Amino acid sequence: MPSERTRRRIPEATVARLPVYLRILGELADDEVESISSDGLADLAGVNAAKVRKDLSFLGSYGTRGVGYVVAYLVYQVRRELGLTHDWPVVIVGAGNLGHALAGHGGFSQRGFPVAAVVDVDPEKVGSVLGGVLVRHIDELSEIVQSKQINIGVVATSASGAQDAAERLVRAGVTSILNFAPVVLSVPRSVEVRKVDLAAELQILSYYEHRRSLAAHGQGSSHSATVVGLATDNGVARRSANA
Amino acid sequence: MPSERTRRRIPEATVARLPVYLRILGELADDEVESISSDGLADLAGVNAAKVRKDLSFLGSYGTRGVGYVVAYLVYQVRRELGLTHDWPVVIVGAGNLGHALAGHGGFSQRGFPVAAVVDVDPEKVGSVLGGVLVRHIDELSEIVQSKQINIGVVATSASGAQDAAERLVRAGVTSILNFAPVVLSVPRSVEVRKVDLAAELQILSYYEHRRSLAAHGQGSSHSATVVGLATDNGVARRSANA
DNA sequence: ATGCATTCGTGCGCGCGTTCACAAAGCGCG
DNA sequence: CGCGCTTTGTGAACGCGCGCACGAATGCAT
Ligand SMILES: NC(=O)c1ccc[n+]([C@@H]2O[C@H](COP(=O)([O-])OP(=O)(O)OC[C@H]3O[C@@H](n4cnc5c(N)ncnc54)[C@H](O)[C@@H]3O)[C@@H](O)[C@H]2O)c1
Ligand SMILES: NC(=O)c1ccc[n+]([C@@H]2O[C@H](COP(=O)([O-])OP(=O)(O)OC[C@H]3O[C@@H](n4cnc5c(N)ncnc54)[C@H](O)[C@@H]3O)[C@@H](O)[C@H]2O)c1
Repeated sequence: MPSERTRRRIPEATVARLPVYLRILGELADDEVESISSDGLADLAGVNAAKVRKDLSFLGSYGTRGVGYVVAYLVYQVRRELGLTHDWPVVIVGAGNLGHALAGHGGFSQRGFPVAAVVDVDPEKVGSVLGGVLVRHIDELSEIVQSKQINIGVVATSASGAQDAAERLVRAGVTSILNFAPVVLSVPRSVEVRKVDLAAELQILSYYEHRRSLAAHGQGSSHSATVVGLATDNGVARRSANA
Repeated sequence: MPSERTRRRIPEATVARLPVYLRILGELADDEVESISSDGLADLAGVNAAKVRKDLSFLGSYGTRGVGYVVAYLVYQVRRELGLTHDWPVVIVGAGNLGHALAGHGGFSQRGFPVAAVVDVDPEKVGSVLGGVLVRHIDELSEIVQSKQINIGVVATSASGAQDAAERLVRAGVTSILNFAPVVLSVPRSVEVRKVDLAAELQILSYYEHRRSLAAHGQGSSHSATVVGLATDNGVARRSANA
């Protein structure tokens, strides 16, 4: 079996789903489920079964026809592909409201992303302890990133400080950034940025709410007008897993 | 001019970008910039200019050839399309770490999403005040949602409580949910759900970091191997706006 | 008034991602 | 040992969204 000849690129959309599969597989493993079909996994993940199979096929042929996927083995393969064979320490920039919640959240280290450091520009914040981590001054960022081998930075500053924070992270050697500030960061192309914009998410929901209310008393369609009571027509996800 | 005949559906990808445009347009308005070209807006939003024009064209023809878009007018149109002509009160379920940060965050009311209520199942949490809002017991959810005309709910409970929280929200009459728990919520198709999964975001970054490290010493490509120092080759976003 | 520069609006081709559908492959039972 | 049942892996069709490229419209200078 050739274990290490695979250097195909995985579609972005698939990469974005792998963490979802991984989490579900982890839960199955905890429940001592030994194998799972693409159908079962699709149900639990709320996606199409063919998509699951195609997604997983990018990693290799790790299923068994007529049976399904061995959970433990698949967990290993997905983790390997995502680069989760070792921890990725992260540094949080901005010890405000959000930085506090993030640092205090155990889920990160649990999933392989220990908060190795928190920095802030405000001398008032420096010296306090968030989630067991001492807040240090942002001027020490480079030293911290270098010595702790940090590749991933989290921007949790105010909007006005975000670009500065990003530039400092890049200068310190960070190559991936998760940005919570409602700002489009300008960084070298070689740096990967992902953003989480809560206000934008709410506005997207607002769009659909608005649209719904237009449809309700407007002209066009149709049935399902003012069904506010609970309609239990689940489209997805009744639990199922073959043992 | 026909103002209200437009019932075309806007592509999901476009809807997701409108909030970004809106934020930038708001900043331009604050800076008293009166008009902006698709090129300028594209720069600031970090996207292609044609995309900006196409996105905006779904709202109608609100630009002026040879000139650009009048900022104030465009703000109005985007807000109208997103349903932001009135506030959308939200209820937060889960008064933990995250619920605390969310409730204490002024940015939401500022953008039209006032935190009208916070509820929790834990009697210990009930009665405390988060961001000026009294935490109430989740059993009061229906009454709260009805009386305050709430359509949008935020799930900020532990993973184990998320499905229960979602079901209670739906039963109370909420039709849009923003979910922070790492769980695939099962709700009626008529309910719109968006999720924010921080661990997944980090894992996606991990994938690209991992890939990068493989490329660096592996076989394939190429230049840009271990360029850790800052390369100032910004692909995007030098400020520009025509006045 | 005419021409020139600018910028919008959009038709069109292309590439990516989703989904269907089916052949290949393994399992278990008789 | 073969047959039928199950489920994977993937070829192929489809649809959506992206971005180029260009015509149309507008403003401004002369
Ligand atoms: N709190 C939330 O729940 C929430 C929700 C959505 C979005 N956000 C966004 O997350 C960001 C942080 O929110 P918050 O509530 O924590 O804000 P905050 O004001 O409480 O904290 C910001 C922190 O960043 C620090 N800071 C500012 N500029 C800096 C810089 N250049 N370098 C280093 N540190 C710097 C400040 O000293 C402060 O401690 C904001 O952009 C906000 O829009 C927060
Ligand atoms: N804190 C963070 O920065 C952070 C980051 C990423 C993701 N998350 C996710 O957000 C969620 C909340 O995180 P947290 O740190 O606030 O957790 P937490 O444990 O501090 O708070 C959870 C709260 O939800 C309440 N709760 C539980 N079940 C409930 C139910 N059925 N109905 C109503 N309330 C219920 C609990 O009483 C508790 O107060 C978790 O799923 C976590 O994975 C949090």
